[in-house]
Amino acid sequence: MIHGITIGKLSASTRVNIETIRYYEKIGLMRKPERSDGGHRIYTLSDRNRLNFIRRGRELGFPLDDVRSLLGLNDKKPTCAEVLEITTRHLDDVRQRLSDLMKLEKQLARSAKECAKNRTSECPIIDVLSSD
Amino acid sequence: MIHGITIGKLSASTRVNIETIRYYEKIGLMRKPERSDGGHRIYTLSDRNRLNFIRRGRELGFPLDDVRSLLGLNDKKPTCAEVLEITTRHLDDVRQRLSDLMKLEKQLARSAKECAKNRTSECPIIDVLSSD
DNA sequence: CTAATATCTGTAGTGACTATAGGTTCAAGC
DNA sequence: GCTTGAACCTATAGTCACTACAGATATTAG
Repeated sequence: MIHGITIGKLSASTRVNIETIRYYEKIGLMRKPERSDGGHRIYTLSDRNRLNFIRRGRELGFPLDDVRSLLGLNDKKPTCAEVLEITTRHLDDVRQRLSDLMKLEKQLARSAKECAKNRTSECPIIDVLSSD
Repeated sequence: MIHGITIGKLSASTRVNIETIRYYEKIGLMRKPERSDGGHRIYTLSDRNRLNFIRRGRELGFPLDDVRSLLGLNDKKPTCAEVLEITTRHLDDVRQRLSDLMKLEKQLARSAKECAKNRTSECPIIDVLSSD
């Protein structure tokens, strides 16, 4: 027990929710840790590194399946080329969403402006939604 | 049956999936339509207008709960001020996501660039994910 | 030893659908 | 009228990445 970390400490030191850690274990992203006599999970520093890796991947918006690949859990450790491929694909996806959101922002901003200056008559936003 | 529309026609004319239409009915966004003798749903033009309204709302990224409010299903028909409030809140949300995604895009683009020019050594993306 | 805190398991809920299985009805052609 | 194929029906489970809860047990501080 010299290096044992409880799930609470692990959670606090990685900023990953306790429930999320258990969820990662269930779906095989985190290995099953040893247990105390009473059944509590005991983690190692290596577990903490892995969890931090996962967290950073998620912060960069990689889906868990990509994180799995990046961790080398699907087959083998990915080559640099494979990592680049996963990243590029993800980047394309992010850019697509970005472009969609920008269009959305424009439309909404225009509608809101219309609505703000036109307080008397029928609501222009409702009109937009109702019109064919 | 002069004006009856089957769910298939409704789906085709609104570009909303058949399953989605039935789902909207289940959660109370669409009213329960009449049925043919055999139990098939029969819709009216008014149903089509409502469904189009919902679709446009969704295209503008409003969550279904907002759409519900905009349709006046929660209490009464919303006033123009209330519509503006919902829209403004949603717009804030969109802008937040936009800003998050832009940060993300920057980071990913930088990583990918690093990786592309540095094909020989250890993968820089993996390094980023692994480093503390 | 007790009380407070931490952890355990298992299940259900989130949002907005989508997919599937296994059955019934409808419309068109003969 | 009959057949065939398309369209439709219900009900359930799956998606993604968690989050929340209930009810029980373990650990730790004083």
